Amino acid sequence: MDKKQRIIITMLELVVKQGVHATPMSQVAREANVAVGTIYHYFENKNQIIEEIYNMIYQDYGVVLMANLPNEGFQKQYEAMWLNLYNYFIGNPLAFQFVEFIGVPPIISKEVMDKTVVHFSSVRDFFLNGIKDKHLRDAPLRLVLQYAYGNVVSAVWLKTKGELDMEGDDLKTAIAMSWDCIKNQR
Amino acid sequence: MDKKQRIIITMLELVVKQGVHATPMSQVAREANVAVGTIYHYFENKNQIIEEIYNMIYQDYGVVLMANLPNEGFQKQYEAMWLNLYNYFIGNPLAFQFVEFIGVPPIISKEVMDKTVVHFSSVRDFFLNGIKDKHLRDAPLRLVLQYAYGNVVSAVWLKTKGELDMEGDDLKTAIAMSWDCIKNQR
DNA sequence: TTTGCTACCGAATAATCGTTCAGTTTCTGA
DNA sequence: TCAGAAACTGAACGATTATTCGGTAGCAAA
Repeated sequence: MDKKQRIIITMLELVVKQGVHATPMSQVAREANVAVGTIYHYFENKNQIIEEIYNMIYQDYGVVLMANLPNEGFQKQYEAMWLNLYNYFIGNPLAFQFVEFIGVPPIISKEVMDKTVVHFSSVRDFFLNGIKDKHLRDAPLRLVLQYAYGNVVSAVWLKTKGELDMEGDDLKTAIAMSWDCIKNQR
Repeated sequence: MDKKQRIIITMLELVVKQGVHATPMSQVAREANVAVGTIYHYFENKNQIIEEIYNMIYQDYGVVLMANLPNEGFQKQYEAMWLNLYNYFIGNPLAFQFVEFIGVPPIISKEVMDKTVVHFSSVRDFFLNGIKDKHLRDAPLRLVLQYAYGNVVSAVWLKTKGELDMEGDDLKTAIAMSWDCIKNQR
């Protein structure tokens, strides 16, 4: 792994453990086995590393969400998306903690955040069609999106904090609850 | 308002705006109109102020949640609790942002967090009975609690970020979605 | 009036921070 | 083989930090 990658990964690890301002460049340099000066060879400043991590994580967010969806059945598709995001977070706990606690203002500027919207257009369309076709309840799109996302986050929390195993039935229930939350209650 | 209160309030304001480590004691002293030394007369160190804020916010959490509940009707009671927490967060945006971003590890230690569990016993019992009496779905208590809480947080987010007005219908829908999420689907 | 205590002050301290830069090593193409 | 570019180094710098501490002001009991 090249030094730039090592710097990014080390910064990510330390930052979710200690917080941005509690993570000195000297420590990043030491644990990444590079000199402090090397960091400034690849990055303008500390904040730029944080922004690069942010962009890296959101890069293929849309792709992750929409991967391997079943061809039909809106509910089945939603459940697959839910699991996609859940598994991504469980498999990348650093990414999860980063977007939850570091990837927010005032650490990340609004300009940097706004750029990520692009990656979510297909997800937006999916939910928009769901509302139009009466698969989903007649609610503001933004509300549906936020609840759906929030439910995944809740589930990931319980799993990562070890409060629930989230195996088998627990996971099935978590998905079912999320679906009942947003589905069209006919 | 006495100086100790002023120090706490000022620290709370600055900390949700800038983050803990980006908020120097000198600034707290200046904006609270006290000397730096005075802060250390009332508090052992910076972290103790943060912990005091944390305890202050969670102190009457249980009380806020259970206030003015209707006498009967499980669903009505839940909706009242939901609104209680929602209104508390909307009315105290500083408290909301604090518990979401500052009131978590590694800033707040696990010992300090664990002490707050006491305030939630009545809430726990409410949900526990809801599951037993089949008002709520047959799911792990922790899962129901986390989803219910997460839904309020999602709604508060949308409101505070100005993405939804959350007046009238929006709010009704948000509560309905949350209820459909946890209710017993017979 | 004296004594002791609490509230309060802010310059001084020691540690630590992000960043710079002069210099060395390594790589690359001619 | 060699020159120029790119990668890399870490001591040094100036700024900022949390905390300390010697001292002042006000008050209440003796």
